[in-house]
Amino acid sequence: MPGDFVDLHSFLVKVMDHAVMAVTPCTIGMVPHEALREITETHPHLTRLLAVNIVVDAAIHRQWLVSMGRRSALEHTAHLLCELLLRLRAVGLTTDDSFQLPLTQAELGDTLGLSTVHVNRVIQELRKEELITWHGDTVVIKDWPRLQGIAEFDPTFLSLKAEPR
Amino acid sequence: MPGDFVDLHSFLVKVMDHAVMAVTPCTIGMVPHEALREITETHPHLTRLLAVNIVVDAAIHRQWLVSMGRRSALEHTAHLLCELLLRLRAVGLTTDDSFQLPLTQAELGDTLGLSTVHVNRVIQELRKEELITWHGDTVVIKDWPRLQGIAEFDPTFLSLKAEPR
DNA sequence: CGATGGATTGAGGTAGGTCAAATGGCGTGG
DNA sequence: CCACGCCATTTGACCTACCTCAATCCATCG
Repeated sequence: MPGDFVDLHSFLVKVMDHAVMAVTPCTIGMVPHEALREITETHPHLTRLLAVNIVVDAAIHRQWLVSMGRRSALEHTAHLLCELLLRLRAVGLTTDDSFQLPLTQAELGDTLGLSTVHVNRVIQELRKEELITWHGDTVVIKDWPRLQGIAEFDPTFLSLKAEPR
Repeated sequence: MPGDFVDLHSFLVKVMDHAVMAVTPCTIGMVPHEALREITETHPHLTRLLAVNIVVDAAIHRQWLVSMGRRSALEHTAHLLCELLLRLRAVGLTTDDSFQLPLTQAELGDTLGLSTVHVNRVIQELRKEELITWHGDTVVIKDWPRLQGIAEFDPTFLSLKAEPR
């Protein structure tokens, strides 16, 4: 997600159990561990904000856990679309209720843990129900309340409002 | 898990999106947010260790995500058993390859996202394959290498070795 | 001894998977 | 401007892991 601080983990745990990759070409900024260490030594408030970042990531992970474990493919997909809309909106990358989703259905399947075939049927269902539109890279959320309802999407977990200092 | 620092999240994000509960009676210690704030102001190293705690939790969440999304019920269950053995061993609560698991099959199903019936069949399979024993609350891992193999369990994510300062 | 809660078993149902083929859009070379 | 090839999307048929429902079994305990 543009603007995200990716993989703060590696600063804290030196043996990684995972990798990170970009789905599209993108520009990245590198922050040396030394700089982070410096921040943790001298800027407690900034340090706490970095920790908030990690905590929110974990909250997102937990939502995904719910999606994988208890939501149907349709609900799971709807949930992801809701999450994407709000997170992209938070960084100014939406126009109204639409955003760019530079993924193939196969790639979407990879992220959702679904087969390409089933992703396709889910998307068709979402379209048939007039919940979304998806042409090329552009997704339009046509019926946010109902999509949110299907996904049982509660945006609390994203902590998009600023936290009190 | 005895000894764990539970829910550091609430210190950093004031609106919780989840609850925390104990599965068994247990003794808990409360750490006032004020004390945590004090630590973050004055003890950078300790602060980083608290952050490591959060990061490891997130790593565990990610493994669960893999389990829910890509592992079969058998593999998922095996993975949980592997995780429990190592985490309990880390706090001295195992004897050899056995530990106490004070859960009913229904509760285990709740945690794994499986029905009671299917949990039962999975457990029977694990027993038939001589991988584990489970009488009352006592689980014995009878064939760790094979269990680990089935689960594709790689303990790296638990970060059980001390991190360099 | 009956009641209770957990474990087990059986039968049938369903969401989503796999395999395989068809369709369609689009960029490239001729 | 066309034909071709490459992908992504779509469709159909069949399969399977896991679910639900409903008994039944079994141990424990008052």
